[in-house]
Amino acid sequence: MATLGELERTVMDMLWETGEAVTANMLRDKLAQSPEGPQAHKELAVTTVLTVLSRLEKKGLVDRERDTRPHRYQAVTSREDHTAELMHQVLGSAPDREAVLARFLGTVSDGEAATLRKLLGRN
Amino acid sequence: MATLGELERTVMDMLWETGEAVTANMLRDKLAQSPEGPQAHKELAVTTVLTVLSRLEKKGLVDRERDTRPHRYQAVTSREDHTAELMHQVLGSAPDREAVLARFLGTVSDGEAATLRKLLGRN
DNA sequence: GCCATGCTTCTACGCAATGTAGAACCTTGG
DNA sequence: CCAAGGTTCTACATTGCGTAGAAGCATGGC
Repeated sequence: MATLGELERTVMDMLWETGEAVTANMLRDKLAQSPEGPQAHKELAVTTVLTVLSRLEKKGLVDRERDTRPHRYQAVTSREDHTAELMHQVLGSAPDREAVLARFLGTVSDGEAATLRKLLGRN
Repeated sequence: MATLGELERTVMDMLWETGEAVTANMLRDKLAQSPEGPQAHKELAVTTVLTVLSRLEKKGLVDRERDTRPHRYQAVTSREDHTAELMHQVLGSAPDREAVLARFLGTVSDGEAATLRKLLGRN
């Protein structure tokens, strides 16, 4: 399933940020230079990054180009799709889905509610 | 945070089912007699149940009455509130919330969409 | 008042996931 | 054909969870 560790999440965030397929070394550098984030994973060994990428690949979150020599990695889905999928999973585990949705609406901002109204309107 | 183990989740489900404040022994019995569920945790020691309840209490999901002699335990929030809160947390971690919501709408059923429309109706 | 009996808390162990990385293996440009 | 860089293997520490025995504690009955 989809419970990620701290470093795994950070790596996914970087992959989502760049969008491009990147090498492990590029990722290592990005991690080292990430500006004072809440995480601050600095100076990791490349093998560490590779291990994490392999695990993310096994989880189906990352796609790897095996035919280029430094392999290149990228996220399989967009961050939005991934998050929406997660929300769907959380909701799916509930017996009373509509009640959950009702509670959930209380937590979204007015602007988001408006967006939802718009999206639901035309259909 | 809110990632529960299998047994922890089962215990929470029972607490949500009953609604009442129950003792560890009652829970142990309920777990033993739970009918062929997908989980089937049977014949657990009471101390196991107590350990799990303590951990759930530490996580803020369970409330314990310490002044009754067999302590009594109950869920702090309803299952619906908990699930909605989880969804909120998942959504909150995204930079582009509205895009996530848009994707999310694609995963709900027609009936649920109708419910959402109704709930969002006039505000 | 004292104690058995039933609760609760402490401590502990095994297993799986995750962070982390060295060692060994492989591939290709020069 | 070999050095240099890239990849895979193996490994270890930490933490969370399932599981429970052992030890500590309180109270009803004698």
